[in-house]
Amino acid sequence: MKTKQVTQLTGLTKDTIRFYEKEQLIPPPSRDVNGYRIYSEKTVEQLNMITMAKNLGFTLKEIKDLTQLLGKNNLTQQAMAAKLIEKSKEIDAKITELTNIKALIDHALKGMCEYKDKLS
Amino acid sequence: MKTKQVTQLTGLTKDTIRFYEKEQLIPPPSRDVNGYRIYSEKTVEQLNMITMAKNLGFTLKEIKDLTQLLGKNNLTQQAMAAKLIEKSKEIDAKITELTNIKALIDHALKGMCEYKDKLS
DNA sequence: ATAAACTGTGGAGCTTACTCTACAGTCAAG
DNA sequence: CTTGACTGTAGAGTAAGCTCCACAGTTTAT
Repeated sequence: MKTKQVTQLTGLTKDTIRFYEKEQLIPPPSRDVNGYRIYSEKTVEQLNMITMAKNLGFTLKEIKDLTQLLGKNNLTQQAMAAKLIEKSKEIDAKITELTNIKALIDHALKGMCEYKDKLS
Repeated sequence: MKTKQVTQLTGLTKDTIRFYEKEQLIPPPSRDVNGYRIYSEKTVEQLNMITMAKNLGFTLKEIKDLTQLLGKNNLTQQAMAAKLIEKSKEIDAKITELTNIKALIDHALKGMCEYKDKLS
């Protein structure tokens, strides 16, 4: 598929997609005879993962490193395992912190009379 | 306490702390007779919360809005409840996404022989 | 009493992550 | 066959979030 459709499927602008290509967060797409970029559905999935990870506070560099780790086997198994374990722990820590912040918010809500009516 | 001690307790630089003051993420501290800033322990806690929230992908603006919501009662109860519920749901979504990413990583780890030995 | 450390201000500069501009080729519809 | 939507490239500009600099007053230790 071409750029336009990818922008519609991902909510990203063409500039952002091109930027991610330049920064090697996604593989360079194949090209049509006219030079137009042709994207695979896999790339669309990758772009959506990038968006998710960004919302969770990962930088583009971290995302790049992590996806390369998950996708390739050019590291020793030990090195890769170590990095993945590190990331896994980071994520656990984030989940814990989010849970704490949510508790704060929910506590504030509990103190308000409308609480029980609005919480879905 | 003075700036130096706050930098040690929070891991933030004096510049960052001053920046947060300028951006009104923390209240302007009281001043000593010589003009030096005197911070309360509450502000130190606030700074640590800011750091946490930043790690979780919240922007400074979102953090500012959220802390003002939690700290003040200048909104109608309904408006405040609505915003807090919205934030609470956003956080739930983040937790879900983090859990998904962690599952990916842990799955990759499970496929590796060293997995059982290294996972704490 | 003087050097070293700390604090203040204002403003410039930097990095990340886009976002936009300018200009040109391509393609589909009327 | 031309008009408008789409695509391409290169490079400049922008916003957020710091980070650093220059210069000046204060305080502490020796």
